[in-house]
Amino acid sequence: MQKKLLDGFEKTFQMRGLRITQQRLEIFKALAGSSDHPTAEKIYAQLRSTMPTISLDTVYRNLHTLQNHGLINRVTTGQSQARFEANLTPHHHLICKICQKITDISWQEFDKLAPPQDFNQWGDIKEKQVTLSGICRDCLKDKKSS
Amino acid sequence: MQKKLLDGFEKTFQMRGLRITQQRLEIFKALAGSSDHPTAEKIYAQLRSTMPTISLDTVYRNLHTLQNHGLINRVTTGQSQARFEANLTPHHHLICKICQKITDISWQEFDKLAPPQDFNQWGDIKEKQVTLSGICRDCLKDKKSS
DNA sequence: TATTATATAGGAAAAATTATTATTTACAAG
DNA sequence: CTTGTAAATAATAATTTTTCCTATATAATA
Repeated sequence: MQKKLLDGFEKTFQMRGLRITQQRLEIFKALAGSSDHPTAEKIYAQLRSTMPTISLDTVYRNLHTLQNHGLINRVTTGQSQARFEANLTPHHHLICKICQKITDISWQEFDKLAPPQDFNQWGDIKEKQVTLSGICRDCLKDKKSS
Repeated sequence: MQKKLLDGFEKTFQMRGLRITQQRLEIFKALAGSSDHPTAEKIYAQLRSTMPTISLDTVYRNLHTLQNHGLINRVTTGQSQARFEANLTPHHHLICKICQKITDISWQEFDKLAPPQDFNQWGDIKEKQVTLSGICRDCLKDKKSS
């Protein structure tokens, strides 16, 4: 490992007992520095410019590792391709049915709402999340012009 | 086609201009008669007992056709494999993070809540849906016993 | 620095979905 | 009822998405 001081991500990994590898750091940074909820493939494509030998398997493997350690989330969508985010603060999503763009939103009025008591008999509810879907501005524009 | 009176599903297809094929009917019936939000593969396996020659492609193709006509929904999940439902009445989902079981729930207090006005600048919002996730009763039991 | 367990690359494999094409079927018009 | 035609199907192949395998490399530690 380099002599330089540990940055925030390295500390995060260290605290979890995760080995600090270049690939792992870059994958995590790529996610943390983006707001478009990228796919594994997209992160792979992005990192290849600076790490030409990284493999897609490594991207997938580490996305799962990070997810298992609660450092990133897989977004709940209606597509087959997985989408990820590093934004761990509770929030919600707007998803465009056409271009699949995902936008983070906050909705405090919803956050205050407690799920009905009887849901608890189902089991142990850990998260509550809203997904709003529709057609985004850009896609509405494209529709009109055709 | 048989002489018997059209059943509800056949009428539904006819109204949409969809051809009434045996495969299409069976796929739709399988979905309408289940509450477990099956995968394409599961529907395929189920139908093969009565229609041994049906192909998986036909199942996928018709699931998309039905979805495009608004007769079924693809469920929004965090898995890669697609899950479908024929329950079109507005409702929400409880998803187990372990066994991936999906349970329909209703939450009227949420349904009454209108999304904040400023979400509208994003585009045209068509649906709002809550996904609650956690660990179901059965999986909690399994966890304890290990 | 040497040791050891974990992570990686690269290729192959598996899982999930969609496309291609020849054949069959629904259904409407005669 | 027969026939014509567009649409749907089965079978197979191809893609896409994700995971596995294994030899090598690397991070953490002693």
